[in-house]
Amino acid sequence: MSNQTNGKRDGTEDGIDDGTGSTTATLGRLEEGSGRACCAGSVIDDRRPDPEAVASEEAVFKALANEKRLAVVHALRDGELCACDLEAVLDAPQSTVATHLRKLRDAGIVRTRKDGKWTHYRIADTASLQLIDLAAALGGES
Amino acid sequence: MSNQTNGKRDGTEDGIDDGTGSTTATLGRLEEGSGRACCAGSVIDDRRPDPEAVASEEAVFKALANEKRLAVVHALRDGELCACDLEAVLDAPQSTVATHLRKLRDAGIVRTRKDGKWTHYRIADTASLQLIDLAAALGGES
DNA sequence: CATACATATTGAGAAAACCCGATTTAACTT
DNA sequence: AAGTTAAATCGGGTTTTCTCAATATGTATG
Repeated sequence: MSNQTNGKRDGTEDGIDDGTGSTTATLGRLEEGSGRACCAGSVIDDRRPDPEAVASEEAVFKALANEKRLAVVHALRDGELCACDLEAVLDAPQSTVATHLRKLRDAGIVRTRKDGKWTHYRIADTASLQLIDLAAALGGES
Repeated sequence: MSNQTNGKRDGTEDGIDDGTGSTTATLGRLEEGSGRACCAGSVIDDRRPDPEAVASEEAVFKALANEKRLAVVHALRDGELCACDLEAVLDAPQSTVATHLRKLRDAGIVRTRKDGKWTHYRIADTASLQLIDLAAALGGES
């Protein structure tokens, strides 16, 4: 399901050879001397992404690229929980849990509410739940 | 924008104290002796997520939790590119690029097409692009 | 104010991820 | 077959992240 805008050309598809190699390359460009080359073009400059955008995406992905932190987000799906509850969910020492929670907070994934001596955590934005759902869909199809 | 299903109660919102701590906790449960407790309940078991689901999500997030690999995915947004093109995009040594590409491939984010002596990479599923867009939205609001 | 409890922070050892030169594999060219 | 080019893999040193005991902070309660 879901094919790309990539106009697929000749060549083998992930290792399966269909022996019809003949069309002129569009993405690759021809060269002077012998044979052709696929690259060495300056198409590249256009394709180089905005570093700032990449950095901010990277921060989000890093925050979620961890078993324990993902478990936290899952646990918070249907409502907030206090730190000690999350400690039980993760079954890890207090300092470990606190560290993960801080990372999620720093990344803007969760928000806190202080109630007396304890702290409740909740999902900051439903978008992070969508994000996880998408990842699950992507992960469970390979 | 976008509030959760979390019924917010008394307490302070992310550090701003409004000194009205008095209502009975709903998520927390009362205890025998002195004072109340928020946790120590077995609500926890229900909240513990499926380890397999978490693992597969983690794999996807790990694959994208890297500047270079994100740059690759961005570069492939509007069509496939060969490995040497991506080498130019990333401006990194060949072996480094090849390693990143393998990780993306292992994670099912990209697919390859072999054309003679060179290899073209493309996005495997548009869902990964949506994923990145969502991450960008999440990252750019904190 | 001493004590108990919940959470946060720190620091250091262990593990994982990253980087990249060197080598290997594979496919084309002559 | 020898030479060339593209790409993948290997080996290791470097950097980052993870983990968690110890300690600190902050808040209630006797």
